[in-house]
Amino acid sequence: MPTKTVPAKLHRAQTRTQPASAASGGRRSLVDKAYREIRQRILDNVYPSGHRALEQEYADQLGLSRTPVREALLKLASEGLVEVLPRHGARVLPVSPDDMRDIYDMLTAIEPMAAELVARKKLPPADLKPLIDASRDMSAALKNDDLDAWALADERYHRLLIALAGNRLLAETVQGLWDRAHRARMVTLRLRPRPVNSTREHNAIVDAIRAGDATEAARLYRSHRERGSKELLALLEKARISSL
Amino acid sequence: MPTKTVPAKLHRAQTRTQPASAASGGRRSLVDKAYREIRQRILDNVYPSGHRALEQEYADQLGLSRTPVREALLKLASEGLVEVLPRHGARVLPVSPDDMRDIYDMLTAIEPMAAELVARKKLPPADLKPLIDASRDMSAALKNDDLDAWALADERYHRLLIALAGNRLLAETVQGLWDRAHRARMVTLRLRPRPVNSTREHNAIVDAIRAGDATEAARLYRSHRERGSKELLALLEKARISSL
DNA sequence: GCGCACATTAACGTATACATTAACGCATCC
DNA sequence: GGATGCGTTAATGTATACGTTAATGTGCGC
Repeated sequence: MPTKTVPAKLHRAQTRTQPASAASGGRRSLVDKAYREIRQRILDNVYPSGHRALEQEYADQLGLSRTPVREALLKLASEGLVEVLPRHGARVLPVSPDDMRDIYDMLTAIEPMAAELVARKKLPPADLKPLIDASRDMSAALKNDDLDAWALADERYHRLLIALAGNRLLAETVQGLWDRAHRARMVTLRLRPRPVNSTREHNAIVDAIRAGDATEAARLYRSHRERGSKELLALLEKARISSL
Repeated sequence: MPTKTVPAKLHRAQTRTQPASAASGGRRSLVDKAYREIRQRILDNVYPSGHRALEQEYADQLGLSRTPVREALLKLASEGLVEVLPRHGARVLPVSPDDMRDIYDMLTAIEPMAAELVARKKLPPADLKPLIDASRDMSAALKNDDLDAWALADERYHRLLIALAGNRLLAETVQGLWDRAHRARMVTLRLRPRPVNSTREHNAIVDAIRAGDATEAARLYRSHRERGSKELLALLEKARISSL
């Protein structure tokens, strides 16, 4: 295969926890079903960037009427994953390098704050164990050359840390940003050198948190994020990827 | 395959900035009408914190059917202004001091980043003039003991600065946070001592931006935000306000 | 061929109809 | 008295119907 193309199936992104009745089996609303399904198809590149379809077409594909599909699309639009073009359907929003810069600027602002908040809480070490586990899984995945597993563990690490900050608003915002950047991360994952520094940086952040040094935790997280951001943007530039 | 031309209009229903179509009068959709109207009533305390009504009741009050009202309520829910309680209508979300802390932690993370981005752009001084004007209006309002005018100018200053950062995502996020905090700000406005420091701090931030000193701009904005945040939270505590 | 008025189409935005089910009252049972 | 089961009610979630209007096609004058 001479041309490098986006893998048809990017790794399955973890589905966000939805309110309430998720535990009670498959009793979710059709809006929720449509939302999850379409979101997953976007993240998995089943609906690739730029994919466009009418409300009725999405409805047909999911075996639903327009109403719940429409609500789901509006929600996805509010999260920046699709764009509703009246009379032209809804299309999966491409993510340009400029968009990625915006997203990473936001993450660079918010995630260090999360680390800072966690550090200030002086949590018992046991609460930080999942973070350390995630870091260890990243190392292990790297050793096995399993980049998908690495990406999953990386995402888990960041999600755990965000959750520990105890600010729901922050967690939701960051998750939305990660969603938007998901496809680009998955693509660059295989274009970049092996991410050997991340584990060390992650551990350093945990150490600062454990020491209760909020300023240092924030500083480390910020430089971690800035380095990642710079690398990713450089890759997109180098590969002349104008949108994903 | 001939590509269909898709009008590249961005139809994001921007809350405050209703562009261009102002000329065409009231051509907005009913969803948008419902959204704006309900949002305004919440911000103006016409629907006070905790106010609850059924979808049909909102629809009756606005003279619309349930469909556009429902979509508007879902949007407001996604912005954190209301909460949809199945079978119990939608209620205006109270904002607790904890919520305010979360909101201000987010603002403390994001707004300094905005100042940083603006400073890095090395804009021509003319572009910063509106900021300075807003600052001046704040001073004037304070001299006239017109706290409402002061609050408006303060909001204008922050909105302008956010806009100059050139990151739409950031601007929308911050605006959403300001919306959530709006009522609390309005209440504390009259409980607190006259905000005499803000103007000086605002001007210092502009100076740092003009000097292209991104780090200093961010630092100043952060301490400005932290001071404001601390004052506001202390006031809520002191007044034993458990929710707004 | 070209441009324009007008008819046609199709997708959406909105209204309405309908099915589902949580919430409530009430009678019954212990 | 209090708990429990059951029928009723009502609000929602979803489907469908309908009017509007942007987009497209058509015919005509030139």
